[in-house]
Amino acid sequence: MAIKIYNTLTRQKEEFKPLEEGKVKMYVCGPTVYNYIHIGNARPAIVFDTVRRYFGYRGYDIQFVSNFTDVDDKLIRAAKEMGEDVPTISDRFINAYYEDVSALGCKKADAHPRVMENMGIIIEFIETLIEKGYAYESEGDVYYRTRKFDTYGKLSHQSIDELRVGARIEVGEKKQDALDFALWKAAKIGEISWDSPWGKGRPGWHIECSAMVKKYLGDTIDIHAGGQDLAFPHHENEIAQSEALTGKPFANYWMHNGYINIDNEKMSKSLGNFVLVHDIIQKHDPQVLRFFMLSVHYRHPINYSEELLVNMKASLDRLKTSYQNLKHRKSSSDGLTENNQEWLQKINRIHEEFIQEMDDDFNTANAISVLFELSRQANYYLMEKNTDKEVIQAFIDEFKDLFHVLGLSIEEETLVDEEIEKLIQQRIQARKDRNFQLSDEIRDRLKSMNIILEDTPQGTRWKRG
RNA sequence: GGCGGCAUAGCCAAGAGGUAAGGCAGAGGUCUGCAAAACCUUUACCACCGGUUCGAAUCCGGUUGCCGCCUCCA
Repeated sequence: MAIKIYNTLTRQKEEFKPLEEGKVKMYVCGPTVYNYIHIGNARPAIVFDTVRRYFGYRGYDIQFVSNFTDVDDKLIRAAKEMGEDVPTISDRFINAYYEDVSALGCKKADAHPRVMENMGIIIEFIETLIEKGYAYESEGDVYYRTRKFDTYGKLSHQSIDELRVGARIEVGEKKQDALDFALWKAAKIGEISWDSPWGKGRPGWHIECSAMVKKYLGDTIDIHAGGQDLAFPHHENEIAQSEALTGKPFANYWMHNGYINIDNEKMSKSLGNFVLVHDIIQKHDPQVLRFFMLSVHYRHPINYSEELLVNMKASLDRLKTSYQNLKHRKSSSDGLTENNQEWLQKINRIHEEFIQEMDDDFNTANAISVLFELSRQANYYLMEKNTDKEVIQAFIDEFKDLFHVLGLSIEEETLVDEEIEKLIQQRIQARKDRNFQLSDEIRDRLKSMNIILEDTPQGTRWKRG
């Protein structure tokens, strides 16, 4: 069985075939760092982190690169408004990005290149495009000659002529054609700038990705990913730039995640209807946000609401409780159930199902439903009078394993302070004495401390609410 | 105008020709000192109208409603 990926380029699911056996080169367009990220920015981070983890899990050696846009119009505007310079702002929000995204369970990429640190290769890239006739300088700006690239529009499946009709394209006087886009923008007075053969200026938005992909991963990569809204024009332009330069295919597979909506409208910074990750994780477990994102197929839109997050927490808790109950039961399990093999096989079958769902274009929604099947089977097993350590351990390992692939952690903090421990012991004694009034008082008191007690035939267990 | 997506139970959400997964919430029950957890039972004319087919939520045509891209955007 091979991994299948829905490829935007061909509009169908394709079997994934790497350029080089056992290896994956993947690039994800990262954020423009002029603010804290909102949950719409968090979606590609979470989704493609999961894709990356899964490739690793399936034995691929994956090289994963994601950039930061740390100079552009919005950053320049933000700098003006805040009275700070661009690097100060981008540094600040890059750090904030790492914090937010790691709270959401995303691993750092193998490289997080920044535009400012790659000015040299960007300028070289543009120079070569000019030499090849794909770009031209005009009053300190440099533009890409879109019409010269025959297959322009192949990713978004639009022909150049269709794009022109009704499109609100600025007909800048410096451009030779309305469809041409900027590779280099001349600096206005007081703006941050770099020296170039065309005078002081800064790169256009699309060129950075082309240049950095080439530097960090090579001329052709396996997978290029990003939000759906980047398909046109950003990704289309990247293709035009890179393929014009190298004459080789830029990326074999293009993956695009769907949006987060609020009240059925796209969440975006420009619409102002965004929710910052920074804020949401003050009130909600970041893991729940990740679980929520993964509960929907990555290409489908998600309608966000806090109510849904609360719902998702209950859902995740079912899984975690099941896992905790396994752990609690482990110590009192000692061998001897006749049907160990049967249970181990069941676990194995569930494992296979999980792989099958993830192989099918990273169907995390179905993979999660497999997790619930694991939970159900574990709960059945816990109903048995005699349980075996090996089976319990197999369940525990399976939970850990699958959670880890999805970037979720299943372990709860086990820290109990002395006071809580003492109260639990007191209650156990009270119950022995059949002093249920005291026992219930203690339980209520612990509950107010967010500790929930459960009495089982194997003793009292507790968890955080 | 061009390109594309979506419509499935109270809510969330899979499924893409073979008779509707899963979760949350609700109701009833078993277990429990009482709880909790768990388990059992229970909830769908798959937006509408036609068509193709032995068979359609799934394919085709049409209708309605919503959304996105074509401009910075994840």
